[in-house]
Amino acid sequence: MHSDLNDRSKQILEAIIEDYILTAEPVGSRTITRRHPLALSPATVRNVMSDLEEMGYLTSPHTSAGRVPTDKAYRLYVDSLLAVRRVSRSEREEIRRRCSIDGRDIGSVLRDTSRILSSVSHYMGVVVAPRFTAAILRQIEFVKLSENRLLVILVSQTGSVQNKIIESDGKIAPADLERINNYLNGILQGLTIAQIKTRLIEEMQTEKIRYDQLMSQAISLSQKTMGDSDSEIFLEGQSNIMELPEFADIGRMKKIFRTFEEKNLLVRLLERCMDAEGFNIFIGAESSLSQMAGISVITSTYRSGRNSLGVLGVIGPTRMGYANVIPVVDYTAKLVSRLLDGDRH
Amino acid sequence: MHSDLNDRSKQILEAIIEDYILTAEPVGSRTITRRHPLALSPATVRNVMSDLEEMGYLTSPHTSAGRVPTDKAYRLYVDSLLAVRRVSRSEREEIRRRCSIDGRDIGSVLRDTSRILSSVSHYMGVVVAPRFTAAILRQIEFVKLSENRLLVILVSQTGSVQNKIIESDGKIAPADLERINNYLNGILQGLTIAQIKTRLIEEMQTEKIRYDQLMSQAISLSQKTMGDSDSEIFLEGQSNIMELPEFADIGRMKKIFRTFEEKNLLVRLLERCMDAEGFNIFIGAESSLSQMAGISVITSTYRSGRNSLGVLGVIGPTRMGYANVIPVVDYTAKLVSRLLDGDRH
DNA sequence: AATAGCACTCTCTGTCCCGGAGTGCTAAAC
DNA sequence: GTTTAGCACTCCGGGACAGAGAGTGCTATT
Repeated sequence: MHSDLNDRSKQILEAIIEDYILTAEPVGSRTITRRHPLALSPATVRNVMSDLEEMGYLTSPHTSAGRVPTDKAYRLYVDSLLAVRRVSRSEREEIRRRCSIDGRDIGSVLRDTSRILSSVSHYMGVVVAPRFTAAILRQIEFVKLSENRLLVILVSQTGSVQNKIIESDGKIAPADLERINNYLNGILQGLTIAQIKTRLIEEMQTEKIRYDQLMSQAISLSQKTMGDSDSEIFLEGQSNIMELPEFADIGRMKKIFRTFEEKNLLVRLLERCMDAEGFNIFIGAESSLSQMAGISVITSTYRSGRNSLGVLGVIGPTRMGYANVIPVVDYTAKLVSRLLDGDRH
Repeated sequence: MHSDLNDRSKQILEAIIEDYILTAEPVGSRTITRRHPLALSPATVRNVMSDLEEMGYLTSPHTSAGRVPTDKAYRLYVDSLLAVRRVSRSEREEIRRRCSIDGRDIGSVLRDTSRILSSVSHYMGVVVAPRFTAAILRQIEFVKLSENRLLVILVSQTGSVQNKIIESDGKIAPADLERINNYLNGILQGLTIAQIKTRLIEEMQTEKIRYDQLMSQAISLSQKTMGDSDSEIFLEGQSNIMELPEFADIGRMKKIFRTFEEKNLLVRLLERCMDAEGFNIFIGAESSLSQMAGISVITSTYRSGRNSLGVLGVIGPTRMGYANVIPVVDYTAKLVSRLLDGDRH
């Protein structure tokens, strides 16, 4: 679809994009000929640039400034121009070194992953924790906190833990609690949370339950705990993007921070990537969110075996170092997958 | 110690501070006489201001600007000038409405508390979660995740849950895990994590343990899990402070965000407040942290019965609406205390 | 088709100037 | 002796303006 460009135009466009990624300043015809060995005069380049502008790959902020790539240009760039680099040894080592699961909980592993992504890429790192509703239950456990308060702990197969405090009306004897725990583990283990919800409804209608007050209490308690909850999201390295010249404008920055404070917008955007096989790139307003103008997101899913657990990635300006960031995201996703999957080396 | 000021000077200083809090602009002698019913001429006020400057309560950014309160002035203000307002009905209602514990975990309750603090105060809200090492253990539970991976869950009396994944060398049969759980709960329940650490060392030296391989394994496993961990901290509403004119300078803002990204600095600062009975106020560089120049922190502890659990508060510019924020922080702290303490209405 | 030349456009920077707000001092008033 | 009015002075901020620099588009030439 983009093949309406001849080779030379592509080369020039690529040069412009790479220059702009480096400098963040509108690039002019002179600059291109100086910095790239194209064997063309500025005038020629100018003609090509003019064409590219007409086709929507470039814009100029004003008449006598250089030109700036549009989202469309970046899209072409990542789709067909870009030569993805392998992730460098030193990066690989830093990522490995800081990724470990022993003695920590899933949450902090993911948060750290986000930190790593941000510090390696110099943009923002983001990790969306696995949706708990898709998780397979390994264990459920009620713990009595006080007369009218219970704590329920849900453990998933991958080691995610979710806990909730619920207020119970009646008092429950420790022995009964034990029975409830056993009973629920018996019928719920191995199901996903989503399955559990329907299972609880079925269970409630069996004969056994109707006549056993305790069991019915067990069911109703656990129903309380199965409410949806937003996916957790770890967004780190926000100060990194303050370094970028394109966000030096204070108003611009405010808007971005406001956007990212509203986490669930981001969650929704990222969860759209869950189904994609490999990595996924949003460029600027492509995501049909006006707030994302000027911002690109590179994501990849991390998975356990066959099914995706969650999404991680890097958020930066559209003028992002794609060639470096893409492999980093990819590598990190694979590493996290392996980590969560039990690290069977 | 501050009584080296006569009444009139105090009144004028107060007027200046309140004006500055409102406008964020250096206040001049004219402005004061216009906006405050002091029955004094600008010239008189000027003389007083000159004195106040000499005493270190005011500075002027340059010769012909108005004057700006110093940290010392704010200190005097909050210590003796300020008439703390009661928290307004509408604020009280908003806080109550959004504070609930049923069906949630401690973490998200505290995170929300931080959000509430930020949205009510229009500054940043901050909540430090209870130190887990000070918590009393209610239950410890090992769950097997895979051949070489265990999940350990620690539940405190107040309902905080901490979990860690640990890699185990040997394989452990489910029945053995059960025994380990029972054994550990038997000897550790009711102790604080700190006490547990020493207890584990003692236990390791008893006869019984030396000869029971399983129990010794139990001990060594649980020692693995008792490593220190940083207190969690919830900092919300960062975009609020971007609205403030004093942080319109991009460099200034960067520094602040960098400071707060480094969470443990903040934790250390806030934990210093743990021992204080009521609320606590840091003004600017008082905290002996140069990064905190221009920033004030109002904190209060939340507690269960007699002992402090954690700290919460509001972070804003030194030019903060102390009169409104102090009661809000105070009220919120009390509410959270009650909430965590089992809400025995 | 590619290039050199040229006139034109637009931004950015520095300088100058002026008005406004505020101060400090001195002398007069209470 | 305190308070006030008057006045000269200082400093910032904004507007006007000119010149430099970078870049463009067009046209004529190779």
